[in-house]
Amino acid sequence: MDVVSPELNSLLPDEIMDTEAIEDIPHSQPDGAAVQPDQLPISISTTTKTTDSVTGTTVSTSGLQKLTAPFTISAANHQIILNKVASAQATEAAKSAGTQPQVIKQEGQKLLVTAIGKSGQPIVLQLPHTGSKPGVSQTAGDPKSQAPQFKVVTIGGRSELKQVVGSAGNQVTTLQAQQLKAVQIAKKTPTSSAAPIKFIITKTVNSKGLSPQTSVSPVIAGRVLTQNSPGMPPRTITISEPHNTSIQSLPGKKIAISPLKTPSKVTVVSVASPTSNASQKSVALPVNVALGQQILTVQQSTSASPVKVAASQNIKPVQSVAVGGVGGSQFKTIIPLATQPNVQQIQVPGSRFHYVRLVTATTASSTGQPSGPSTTKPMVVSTGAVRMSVPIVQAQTIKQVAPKPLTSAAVVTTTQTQQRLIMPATPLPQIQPNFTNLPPGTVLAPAPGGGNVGYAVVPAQYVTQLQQSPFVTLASSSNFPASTGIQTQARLPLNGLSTAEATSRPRKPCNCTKSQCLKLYCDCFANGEFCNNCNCNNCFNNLEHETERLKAIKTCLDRNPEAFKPKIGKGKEGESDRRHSKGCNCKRSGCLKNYCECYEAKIMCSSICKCVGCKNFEESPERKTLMHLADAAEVRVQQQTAAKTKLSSQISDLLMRTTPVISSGGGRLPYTFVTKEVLEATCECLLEQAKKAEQTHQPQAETERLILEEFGHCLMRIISSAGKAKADCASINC
DNA sequence: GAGTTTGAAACT
DNA sequence: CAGTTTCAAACTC
Repeated sequence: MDVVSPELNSLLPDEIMDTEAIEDIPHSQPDGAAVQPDQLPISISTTTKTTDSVTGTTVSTSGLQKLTAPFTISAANHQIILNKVASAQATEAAKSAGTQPQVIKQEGQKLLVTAIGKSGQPIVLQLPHTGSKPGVSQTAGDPKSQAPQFKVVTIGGRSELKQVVGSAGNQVTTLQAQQLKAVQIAKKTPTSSAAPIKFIITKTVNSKGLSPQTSVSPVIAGRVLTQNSPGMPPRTITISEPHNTSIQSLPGKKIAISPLKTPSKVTVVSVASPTSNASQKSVALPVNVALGQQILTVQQSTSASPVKVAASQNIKPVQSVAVGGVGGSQFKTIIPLATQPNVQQIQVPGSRFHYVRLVTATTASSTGQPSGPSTTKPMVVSTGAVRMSVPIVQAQTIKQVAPKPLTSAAVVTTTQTQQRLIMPATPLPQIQPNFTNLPPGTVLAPAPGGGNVGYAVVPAQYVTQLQQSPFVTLASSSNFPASTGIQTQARLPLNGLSTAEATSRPRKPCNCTKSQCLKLYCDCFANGEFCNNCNCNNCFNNLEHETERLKAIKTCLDRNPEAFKPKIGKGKEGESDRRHSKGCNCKRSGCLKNYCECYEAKIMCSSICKCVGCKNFEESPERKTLMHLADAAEVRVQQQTAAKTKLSSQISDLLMRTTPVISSGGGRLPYTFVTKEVLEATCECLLEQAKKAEQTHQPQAETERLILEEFGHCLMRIISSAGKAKADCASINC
């Protein structure tokens, strides 16, 4: 079983990793037995029943299906539908579909379980009950929470039945007002039975228009019960609160889930598959579900990685990563780190967080393809042999994916190595920091020296810095403006700059000398980036000092949970779209110099600014003057650039026109081939031809023709000689 | 490039 | 929360 280094784990928020939430489920436990009394009323039904008796884990995804309340069940498309209420309608629908729906109803919850695929192993997903948790942003009486909607969980067609049960947690909650965006299980190949199961849980989408700024993100712990062998009790996946009381944690199995406070938050859930011995196991999945969040993605291991039901701790289930985002501006990137073979990075532009966990997998094959529904997030899966929680459909070919701009349909998955995302293997201490507030672009990756199981917070930039070709980029929403892929370091607009600006403009190197680049003084650190090509001294803002960096991040977040959030955000209604979140405090600059963060962001000061002598307002003549000067300067620069470009182009054209070109090779021939001797020889040839014509008494017209013909021959010889000379020169590298 | 100014961040 | 110190960027010369 993989173990995460204690020091790193201690720095990780418990939302990310909670090992206590994982527990084993008794074999004899009846379906739905794992359901907790306070479980969230969510029903999950699988429409198809898998018949794979060998692996029992094969899952094929047929595309995501958006589910609206209550929900519908279609047996034909191998889908698991999560819905708040397991209504009789769903049961009837399942029955009508020819499946064997199971309805689990307990107090405070409604659960519907239907058979998936052909194996007859149901998947039950149980979600925590929302009403019981104090501090929950929404109460049971909240109309918004009354009609939660979830998206469809798609499971590969031929795998065994599995139960996905959302367990109740005392904490959970905002799920009710949210729409479960997608739970998808990757299709599994029938061949392998020992591979772990991957689950991806994404955050729920805030379909209710709830405030994206919801400050608290209750965590819904998840429990996953899986079963492998046919005839065994149904596999159950339970999503429950991190600190489920009745759940025993499975050692070595951990789930990392990011907090989902804001819409841009990302939830990452990795679930280790149960061992083969256990007929039924449950893994608690801390699922962060908050208002304005979207996600619930459960992905099962692909074909190469069959599900392991046994209790052995050596087998690591594939880790899943879910990305959700508000406004749809989210994606994630998974990239193997150069320094860590097992490191895998996931970049979430929406929140710019990265959660990475890699383990060596016995088999490697992951494929991806554009997910059908428009709701599916565009993503790019790299060849890093990473199993990821993206809608992945079996692919027979392995493709090397080059970084490219994310498009809504761009999905490529390749797996060449045997690395997998996994969960922490050891129990992790409760970590308070909320990952949603981590520096933008942060990546959780195995820390140096921590083996392949440690986590390291890696800035998104590091992905670019490492220049790793294999990568995975997921765009959780088509609305995300950047979507430029990993090489452009996609990230949210920073400080009012558009994504294009942020990505196109090279970051200025810092010059920190005393802060070790681990304080917000350092722009690199403040932007969640590693220092790269900076001029800093004693820099700790790198992967080599990940432990210190994590601590620094934690310190900053403790001091200010908003520390790593963009300072330039949307202002009040009626005000400018962009304004400084805290306002400036300028005293001497008049807010017309770059000392002023408002002015630097090219926005005007707002009512929340505490500046003195502010001149950075709409009608300010000084500001207008400065703006005009700046505009004029910019125009001059542009004009100069255009003039240079034009001049260069003209020179190039002139050279092209005046330079002889070899028709055969296409290359230019130097004038030096037409030397004086060549000219004289040519003229002699022409004169000789003229003499011959004269001696033979040729007519004038014929004489001219012969001379011109000879001239042509001369030219051809010149060109031929020049070409040979050029070729000879090239052959000897002259 | 060195020195100064500035304001955010960090600290008390 | 306010005052002070620290820090690095912005600016000036």
